[in-house]
Amino acid sequence: MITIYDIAEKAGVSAMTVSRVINNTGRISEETRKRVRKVMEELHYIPNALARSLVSQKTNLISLLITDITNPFYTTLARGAEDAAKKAGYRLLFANSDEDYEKEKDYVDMILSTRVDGVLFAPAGDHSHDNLLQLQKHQIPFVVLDREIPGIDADVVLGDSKEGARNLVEHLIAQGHQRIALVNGSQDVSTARLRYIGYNEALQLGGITPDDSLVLHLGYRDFHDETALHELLQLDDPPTAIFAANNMLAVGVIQSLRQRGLQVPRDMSVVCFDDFGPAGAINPFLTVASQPAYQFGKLGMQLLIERIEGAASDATRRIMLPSELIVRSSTQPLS
Amino acid sequence: MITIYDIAEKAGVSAMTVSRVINNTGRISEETRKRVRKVMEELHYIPNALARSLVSQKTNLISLLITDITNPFYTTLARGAEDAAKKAGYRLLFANSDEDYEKEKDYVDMILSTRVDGVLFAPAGDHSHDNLLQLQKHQIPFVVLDREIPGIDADVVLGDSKEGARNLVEHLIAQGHQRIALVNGSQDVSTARLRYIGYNEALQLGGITPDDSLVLHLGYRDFHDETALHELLQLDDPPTAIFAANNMLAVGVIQSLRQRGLQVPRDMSVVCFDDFGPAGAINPFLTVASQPAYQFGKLGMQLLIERIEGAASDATRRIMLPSELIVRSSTQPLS
DNA sequence: CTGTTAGCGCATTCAG
DNA sequence: CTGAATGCGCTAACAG
Repeated sequence: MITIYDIAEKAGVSAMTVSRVINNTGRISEETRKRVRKVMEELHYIPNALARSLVSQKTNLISLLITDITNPFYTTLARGAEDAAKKAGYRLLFANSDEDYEKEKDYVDMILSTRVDGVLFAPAGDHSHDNLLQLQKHQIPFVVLDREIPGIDADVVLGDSKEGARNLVEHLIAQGHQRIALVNGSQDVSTARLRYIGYNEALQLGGITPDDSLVLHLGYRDFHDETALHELLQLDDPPTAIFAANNMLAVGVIQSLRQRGLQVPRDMSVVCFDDFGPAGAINPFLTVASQPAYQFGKLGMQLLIERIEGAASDATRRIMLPSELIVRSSTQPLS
Repeated sequence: MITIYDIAEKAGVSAMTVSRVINNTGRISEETRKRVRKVMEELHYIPNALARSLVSQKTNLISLLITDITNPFYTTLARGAEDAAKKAGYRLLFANSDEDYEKEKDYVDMILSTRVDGVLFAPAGDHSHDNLLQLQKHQIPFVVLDREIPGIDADVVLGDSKEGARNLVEHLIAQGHQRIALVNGSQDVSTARLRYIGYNEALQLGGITPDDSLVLHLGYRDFHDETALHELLQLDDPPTAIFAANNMLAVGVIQSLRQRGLQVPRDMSVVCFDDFGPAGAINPFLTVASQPAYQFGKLGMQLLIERIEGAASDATRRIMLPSELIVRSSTQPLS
């Protein structure tokens, strides 16, 4: 491995001079600067970021922790985060918690030992509290994405889950649906709680009495257990429409319905939170509340970098991004 | 920041002893081991991976370079890579080249200075040659994914593009289509060349004379210019079916057709390479040649880790993964 | 079983 | 404008 000492020797200067040339710091005569540069190229010198970080106490690394890299919402978010990071000279250390607190904890430990400059943290849920606290204890700046964690005061970028849910359910009500089921994420997650509230609000505004036998509390990726859906369909007064609290649940619901020989929207109307990325465009089908995922990542990263670089005031910031109702063809008026 | 010296002092031992406790190396009396452990916990000590890497010359970091994080094929691949990496104790440094050689080069420079242990490299295309060479020159182990680069001898995990393409086109021919267009990626990319070959082979096997006016050479993400499609449709003898060389192109094609008031499959049959991840399941629509994306990532990572850890022989390995024809409803027999 | 010395590659002092 | 000494946090090699 080529070091600054190799360069220094061959260029007939001290290592310090080489360091200064690399960092464009201090005053160096144009002549030696050129000579040093030339030697660096000849020897294909590449600065060792490790050594540099060890002394500067700065890695230019930011950890992006998300819960599901398979979900288009998070990949689009990751894209926004990466673009913003690259622009500011940071690289992304990637981690995928799988909605699993233990895995999340493992990654937090790794993050801590890696000495990243900050963390963009999409938490698995309320229990992420301890993991976030761990970061705080070690003074690692972070920004929370998508899900608010009770008891954690930090910069946060959120979607308006309540309103998005309301819009979706109101759309169903406007089509005449009265028996509307909610297939929800875990109550351990703020967005799931808010979508539940929005759902109830819309019902009440529509003069419909909420019926908790129509509400399933699963997890955002847990549509394996189809018996839950089975029970819904076996009710005396079964739903005519289903609101899935995110895109993955909608996939599960629709597949299950299909296995039972039921078609969307003919036999059941379905809407959901979050769109499907590029795939959503090819066969406009599901009516969704689409969130600006790219902005989640981009804005979150900007907030984080401001924190890291000390450009932010002490007060934490809370950004709430609206969702957009995109009406397609997965619902049908009740005749 | 807490260091081993803080621990050493408080535990009344030398720093070296602490280091040995951390690494479970050398012989330490159970008693001191416990004492040291206790102090570490009290002080919330976390080893500094930077310092450790600087001396061990090992970062336990692997860079994953892909061309499009928005494409479900690559996110699923990333998932496979991440799972395999985590299992072996490596973390992922993430990079997205956007099919852009310059961006790719930027990231290679970053990769080099970060001293990652290896790179999982999904190249933008043939011109990635120089970037790969750069890695070779600096002795960074890497595995090439998805696209073969002429002149680069390395472990590689590929899909069978030729056969996949042939299957798709044969499917169309079986339905009576004779005028079959190919909307292809750049000829700079091995998979695009092979899909073109497979397409031609299927035509010839079907007794159809290839007609290059039916072939569009774009880029895998470049379906902005719809005039190209316009020309196809204006031909004296226009196509009745389109083979899009990847999923993103299929999205563009279908959107363009729709803007022109043409429906799939009624007015035009469409098939493509690569599926759409979870979204592909919700409304089975596009007939595709689906590749085992997760396996690409997982196997690639395994090969890479073997290389890094010296468990691989010198000979480079070449893994070819088959694709699966999934017939859905985006094609229709020619009446 | 434990400690001392030296050095990984670089940048921050402080002197010239 | 340039250089020498020192240390970032840790571990390999050698001593004891």
